[in-house]
This record gives sequence, structure tokens and C-alpha cells, in this order.
Amino acid sequence: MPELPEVETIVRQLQPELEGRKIVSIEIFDPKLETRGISKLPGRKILAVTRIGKQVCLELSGREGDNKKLWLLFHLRMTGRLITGRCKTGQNRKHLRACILLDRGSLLFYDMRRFGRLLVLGSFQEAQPEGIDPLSGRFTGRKLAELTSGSAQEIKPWLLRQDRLVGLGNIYASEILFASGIDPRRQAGSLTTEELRRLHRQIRRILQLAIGKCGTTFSNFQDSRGRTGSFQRFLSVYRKAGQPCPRCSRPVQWIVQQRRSTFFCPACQK
DNA sequence: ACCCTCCTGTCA
DNA sequence: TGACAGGAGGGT
Repeated sequence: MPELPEVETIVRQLQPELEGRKIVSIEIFDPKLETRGISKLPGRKILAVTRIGKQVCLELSGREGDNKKLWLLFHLRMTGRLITGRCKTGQNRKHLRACILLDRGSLLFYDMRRFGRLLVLGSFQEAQPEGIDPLSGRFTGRKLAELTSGSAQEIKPWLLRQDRLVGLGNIYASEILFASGIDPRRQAGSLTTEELRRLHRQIRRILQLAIGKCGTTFSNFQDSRGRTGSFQRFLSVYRKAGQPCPRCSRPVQWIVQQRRSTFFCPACQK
């Protein structure tokens, strides 16, 4: 499910449940998952749960005989979910890829499409992405201008790449461009100072708004422990092809850019 | 800067 | 049956 607001939501929910807990053992059910380093996890305490870009990061204490801290990262990709509960058996293991048994309860990693990853790192530095987090102080209007400068790439696909800004995905890229009044097909480097100012402001505004609503949830099923966002009720254009634009009432248009859907209003977005 | 692919599921 | 799905890494 996750773009930045969804991952932030997951992290906030996991914090009170995981911080202070101790890892007892870890079981991997998907042979495709990276298992390097997982033998070093048992016996460590979860010191903090944080978001790094679109990844969920568990900061782990040292353990007996090994004083060095570790960082356990989950990248949820398209369908990954992290849920606390009890480790399942038999039929209930459908889509369950890993189970981390804690001193109280378990952390379950589900992932229907199996694109998700988990990673054990030995330094905080390694966990840092190259892109800037758009909610951090490092992300200024000037920085956005710097990053887009000279780029011939269309602005919507540009927003999706993670090597400059981390955290935006397909939903929020469309929503942000609508809120900014910018046509998704515009070349990133062609945006005026005024347009960049609007884009910068709307990136932060839409992400904050979505976090306030606990993100967007499209799945029809939700479990009691899992997250249920409500931002889908506030979407202006995403997956609203043919429906009236909330500003001008003309139909929302659906196009494909680099094999990914984009939704926008040709009248409001120039 | 683009295309494909990695997976599994749902919907028209 | 084919298109599409909240992502991104690898190859060209």
C-alpha cells in the first residue's frame, strides 16, 4: 500500500507496540526473501521505529557478546504489510512472508505480490537513501528548483523517482500536480519559479494532509490491527477518470506515462 | 531516459 | 483473456 504517508502511518502505529520489545526469533516463509543477517537479530531490543523514505526501520540494540547496534529495514513495495499479532499456522499463513517473534507478541510481514524486501544493516549510514525526504528541513523551494533544473523528463515520472526526492508514489504524484495546477506532461526543467514554488508547497501540504488522514486505503478488506486510511475520500483525481474535476467539473483525464497511470484535469493543469 | 520485469490478485 | 494495481532495480 505504501507511499510516504502510508509508511508514516504504519510507523506511528508500530512505535508504541514495538519499542522496548525484544526479538526472540525470526522465521522466514518466503524463500525469495533476503535472509542475510537475520541470525544476528534474536536477543536484541527494538530501540526505535522510524520511517526512512518509504521504508520502515527498526533500530536494534546490541546483544550479549555483540555490542554493535543493527538496523532492520522493511521495504513494503506494492503490497507489503506489517502487522502485530500472533504468529500464524496452516491456512492463516497465506501471504505471510516472515514472522518476528517478540518477548510479547509478534511482528508479521505479509506481502501478496512478494516485491517487498527486508534488510539487516550494520550502520545507520547504510540505511540512508540518496534522495531527500520532502518533509525534512532539507527540502526547500530552492532545492526543488536545483533538482529539477535541466531535466527533460516529464514532471510526473520525475516525481516518482526516489533518487532525488524519497517518498512520493503514484497516488500523491497525481494529487500534488493537480493541487499545483501543473500538467503532468510538462518537462521538469521547464517549470517556472512560480510553478516550482506551488509544487514545493503542495508536495508538503498534500503529504501532511494525507498523514493526518492516516493515508489512503484501497483494499476492501481491513483487519483490526491493520491501518485504515481515509485519505481516499479526499482524492481529487487519482482513479477518477471521467469523473468531474472538483474545481471546474470537466472530466478527469487518464493517461499512461512510463507504463503507469496518471490522472489530471487538462483544463486546470497547465 | 525509457522499457521490462519481478509477483499475485481482481475486475471488465 | 487482458489490463491494471500504492514500487523500483537492472539493462539498454
